[in-house]
Amino acid sequence: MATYYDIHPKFHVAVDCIIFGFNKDGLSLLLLKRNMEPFFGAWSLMGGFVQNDESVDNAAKRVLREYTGLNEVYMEQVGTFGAVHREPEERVISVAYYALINIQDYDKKCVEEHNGYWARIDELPHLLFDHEEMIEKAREQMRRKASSAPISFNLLPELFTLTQLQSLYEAIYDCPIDKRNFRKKVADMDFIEQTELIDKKSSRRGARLYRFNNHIYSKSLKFKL
Amino acid sequence: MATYYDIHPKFHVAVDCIIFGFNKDGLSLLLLKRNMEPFFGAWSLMGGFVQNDESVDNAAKRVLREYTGLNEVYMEQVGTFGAVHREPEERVISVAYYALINIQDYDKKCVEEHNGYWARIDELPHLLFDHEEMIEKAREQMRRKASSAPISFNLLPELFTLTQLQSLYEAIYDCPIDKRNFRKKVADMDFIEQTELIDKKSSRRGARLYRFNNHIYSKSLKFKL
DNA sequence: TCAAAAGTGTTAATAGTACACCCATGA
DNA sequence: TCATGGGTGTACTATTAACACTTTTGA
Repeated sequence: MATYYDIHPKFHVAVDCIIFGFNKDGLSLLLLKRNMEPFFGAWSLMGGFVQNDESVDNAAKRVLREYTGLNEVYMEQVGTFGAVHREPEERVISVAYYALINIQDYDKKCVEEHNGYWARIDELPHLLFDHEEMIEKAREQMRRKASSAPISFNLLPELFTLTQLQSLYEAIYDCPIDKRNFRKKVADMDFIEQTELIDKKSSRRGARLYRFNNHIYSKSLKFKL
Repeated sequence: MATYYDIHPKFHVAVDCIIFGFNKDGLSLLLLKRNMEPFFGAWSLMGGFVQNDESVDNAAKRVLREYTGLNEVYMEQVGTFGAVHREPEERVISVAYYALINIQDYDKKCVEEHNGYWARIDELPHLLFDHEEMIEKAREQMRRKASSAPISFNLLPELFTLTQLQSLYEAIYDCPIDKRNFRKKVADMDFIEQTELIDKKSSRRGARLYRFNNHIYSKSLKFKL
């Protein structure tokens, strides 16, 4: 029985994380400027190797935690990249994941120590290996998902204005959205709750703050934005 | 430099294929009743191990060819299943793919030798490991894709009737479709070409045969079914 | 002659799109 | 007082959904 497995080769398996963040300048990705060999100085995604005692999904969670200090982050598997020579020195099969984080809420010291930097998604540097392809695929998958499920709220603080929410969708879809039509749709979704609070920072007049109520959402499940 | 890679564990990496076929009885999957150890007699997907000289995608193509004799098949990666104990005896990380084949067009002898059988998708036997989960994920992904791209034609012969096409979509979406609305939509897609031919087998009256013209499709790219 | 599948249009409801002005406030 | 972002409604268009009868032909 042993030979059934033993005659087959084994491979290093890695995970790479496409970490999305959002602020008034739009979408950004948290990238690594490598401060160690191999590929010292090159830009890459945050990644790591799968270990014996962890599932591939958990490896991705661990890597995200190691680089950002964050737990309980929304993540989705994007796909596996398995070209023979995708890394030049050794064969590594890599599983890509995307993560959506609130850009105000991560361990800045931890990111700094790892040489992590935010890069605006339309101004990315060149990246190692097939990481640009991973990002492209992640972006499309995230866009599709965001249009049919309320995942975008992971990119916002708990309280947000409708202008913020709209500009988030404009960044995700990379196209302008009509303000009145947008607000009409949002008004129909009672899981996007108005609060009593006003945000005074973003404008003179102040803007109503809203909150995503997952409990109400789970009951209704009609989302289309 | 060597240690950068060497300190990390290596894993067996497998591929598993969810092979869809379609005929008048609806969608079916091509499954394996294992005729060798381990797990002799159990039902499973058709799978195999990734080898040193092939990409993961090519391993999936090879496995499909070995079991069905088919080349140039429409395949998509579904995802990677990496739970630590998903196979009881050894750790294997498996990448699932789905394939769409024309059920009239495969090497029957080859399938027979491997102990392959078609099983209707709503009457599947219990399967090894996490293969049922893979199938569920594949089915959803295929459904989504079929609604926005003309992949379904891979499941049909080159010439097909509109009744066949409709019943295919009913099988994919697992819900009935209105005949007149369906045919109206199809009529708007000029890449679904009427031919001069009539199929006399399926009914007394005979039904017009149609064909998918990929060349016309590539120019228009408006598909929504 | 009849069973079995093929073929064919209209109407109502819904969802999506386009579009421009007043409001409140702090500097 | 004015610059800045916040907030609001209506008319048009496109898409989708519902619905039933006639045709052809081989057995």
